[in-house]
Amino acid sequence: MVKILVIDDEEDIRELLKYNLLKEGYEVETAESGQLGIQQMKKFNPELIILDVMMPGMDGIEVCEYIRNTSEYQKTLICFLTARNEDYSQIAGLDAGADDYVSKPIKPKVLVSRINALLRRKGMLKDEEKQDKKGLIINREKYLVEKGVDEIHLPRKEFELLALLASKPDHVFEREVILEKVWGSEIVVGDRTIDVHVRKLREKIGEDYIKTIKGIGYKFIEL
Amino acid sequence: MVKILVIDDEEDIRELLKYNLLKEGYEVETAESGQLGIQQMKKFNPELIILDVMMPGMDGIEVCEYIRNTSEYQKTLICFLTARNEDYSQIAGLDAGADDYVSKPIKPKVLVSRINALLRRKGMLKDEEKQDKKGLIINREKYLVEKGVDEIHLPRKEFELLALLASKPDHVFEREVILEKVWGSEIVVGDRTIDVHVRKLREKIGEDYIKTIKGIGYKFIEL
DNA sequence: AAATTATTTTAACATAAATTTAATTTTTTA
DNA sequence: TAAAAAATTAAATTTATGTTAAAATAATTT
Repeated sequence: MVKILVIDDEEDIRELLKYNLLKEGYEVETAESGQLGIQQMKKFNPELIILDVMMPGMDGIEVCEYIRNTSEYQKTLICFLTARNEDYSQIAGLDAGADDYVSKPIKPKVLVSRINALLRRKGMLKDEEKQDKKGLIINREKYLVEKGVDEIHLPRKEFELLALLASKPDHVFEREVILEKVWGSEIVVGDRTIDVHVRKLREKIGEDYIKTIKGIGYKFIEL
Repeated sequence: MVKILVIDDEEDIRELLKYNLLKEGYEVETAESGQLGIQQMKKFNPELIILDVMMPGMDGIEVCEYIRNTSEYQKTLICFLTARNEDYSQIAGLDAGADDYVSKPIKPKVLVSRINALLRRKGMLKDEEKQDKKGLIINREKYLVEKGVDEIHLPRKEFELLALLASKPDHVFEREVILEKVWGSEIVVGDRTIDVHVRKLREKIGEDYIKTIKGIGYKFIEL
């Protein structure tokens, strides 16, 4: 598992990054200053360090230089966090030996994809490591859903509903469309029927796969 | 790197595709029959398979069905190669679970752009470089607005209002027209309702997209 | 066929989100 | 600078969906 150390003096940023990187399957530790970060690095031995440039005390550039001059950690990847348009820092940072930088304000998705890309570029990511665990496989043959090693058996309506939603991830299916496709155009069922099925599905496959778009319908999202 | 497997019995076609896809930066392997293709798939584990429909022995449809019923490979993308005007195959192919098809004779440029588009659609293509763009994309299918890499979820009225304004950038929509189009002609709501929605929109997408034309209405401007 | 079990639907109520109103302030323009 | 229009805010209201349990079907088993 790839280990990442986040060094930033702002608690909010540390938490934001930690949350998003954990979700992505990385092992994450944080430190709130340059000095503490270096100590932490020696214990934790991360593959990648995300480093705020501007910090009180020892700033990011100094930390970076220290790391680059310490032979055991020379190969550790460093990604800087810079204030927007702080061109000087960007250049100084890359000069000091950073491998990439991301500017604030941080958009989690951007950051995560930059980190992924960096690790991939440097060959530290085996594609399988990123893959497993969460994705669902809809197995129509056996009429069940595979979630990792688990096989979840679903009754017909629930299965059809999930299969429909999952057939186009992120696409919003309107309630009417769902009714038509899963129940058939003639059959008229009460207002709450879909919701109840959604509830059961969420119980069985996990709460986060099916998202409600209020006033419109539902969509399936890949995790 | 995205891996593509080409299954076709004609050597010329295999070479043509391989050459063009390699040039595009994909990792490409080929197989000359359905059976061999399936073996190859298990070893190579491609993200996308380009599959000739008409082949001696196991044809494309059969291969496709096999893949779709093999849970580990369910998510592998499949693009059919069909003879021109072979409407039946197209339908049968998409039915069997193909994600796209391209008809022969093959124009390399068309094929490559279809493949790119398909992979992009399915999110298998890296778009690391598209950071920080200002333009908004109103995505009705997903019922959200894309601003650069951010996805902004909007409730119905806000979405419809934005969609209306953005449908004709720079065009001034009068308050009455907005009411009619977004709220419907009968429904009467108070005077300030639109303003409140505009406020929320500006908060979510940015202050500068919607401009007030006092005494008249609002317009959407592209940034 | 009756009994049992699983699935689907309904119905009643709760909750949360979306929408609207209302009161107030700010901006624009005549 | 006064009047009109729009912005802003929070609170009130409405609506859609969530939730639960029980009732109605349907499918199996005995």
